Amino acid sequence: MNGNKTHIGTSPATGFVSSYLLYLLAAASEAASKQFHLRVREMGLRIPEWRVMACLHDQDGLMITQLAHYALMEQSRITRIIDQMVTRGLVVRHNDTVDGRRVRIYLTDEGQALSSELVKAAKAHELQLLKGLSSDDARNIKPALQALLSSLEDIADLD
Amino acid sequence: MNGNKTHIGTSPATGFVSSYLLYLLAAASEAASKQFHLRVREMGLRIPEWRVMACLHDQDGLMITQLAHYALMEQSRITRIIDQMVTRGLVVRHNDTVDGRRVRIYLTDEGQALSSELVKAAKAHELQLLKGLSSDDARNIKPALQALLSSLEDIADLD
DNA sequence: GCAAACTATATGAAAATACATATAATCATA
DNA sequence: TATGATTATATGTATTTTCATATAGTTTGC
Repeated sequence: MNGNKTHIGTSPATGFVSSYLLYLLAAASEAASKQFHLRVREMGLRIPEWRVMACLHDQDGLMITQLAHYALMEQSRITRIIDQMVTRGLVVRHNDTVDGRRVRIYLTDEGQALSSELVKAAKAHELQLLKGLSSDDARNIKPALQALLSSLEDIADLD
Repeated sequence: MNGNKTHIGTSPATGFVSSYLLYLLAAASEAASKQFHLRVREMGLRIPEWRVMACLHDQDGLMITQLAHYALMEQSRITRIIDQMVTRGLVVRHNDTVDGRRVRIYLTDEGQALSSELVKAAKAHELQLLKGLSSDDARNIKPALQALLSSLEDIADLD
């Protein structure tokens, strides 16, 4: 109601940072996730747990290493997150039958239910985000991000 | 040379996650930053320190709270990062003359030198990233991210 | 079938981060 | 000008995250 509260813009209006690609990516990622992440926490999950759930929703029975890769986290961190999720009854560990080193993670019934619900909410939220953009921007943003990602994967494959 | 090493894609090829906007944003942000962040650490800085330096490069003398906002970090974290940067001689704290609660942060000469060098490197790296994209994607990506950001700021202003 | 190299996961310990709250300065106003 | 509300920063503490490395299973080459 009042305009008193000093409004601090997202970044200094002018200067390097505010139009720096890596800043825009980080800021957009954070800002866009903010509302949905609130929702995730309301459902009693932490963000890393939600990421694991989303991956398992797509493909149940992933290995620790694969989860680390897909969920953009370090292996030892995934191991501990899985520990907690097992305790909470969201997932179970099973040893791979052919390679005893591998541990495959499966959603429990409760985990399935929760992940389905959250994925549904995530899709709805994504639509909301895209509706806030011009049709041009809405059309362009994902392809641009995917192009950036794939150009970087190419580089990573050069080893 | 060999194709033996199992190639793990960035995310399950199919399914929800791999084309989910929030995933693409987080993954693109992480992947795009990766190389440059290596460089930052080679220069002896941690990533949060670099972010602070970049903000101060744009606008020296920012307050703790402003730094937290611009550098996408929590206030108490900024306070401790500044502690370390002061110890390292990269910045100094000065009390604001008109409002004694405020603490303004200024780059030292060493901090200025380092931030200039890193900003130059960041700009060069950004050009490299954009060169890896089609001209369409390169042209579209920043406006799309900025549009997303500003659409979200509008929402945040509704309180 | 054994040793060495490799891969997958787990774990110990240090460091970073978040969350709640303390401290201190300013502001509004009666 | 005292009081309560507000703002800016700092700090205590618990939790999370990282980093290095341990453990255990597998593969390769002899």
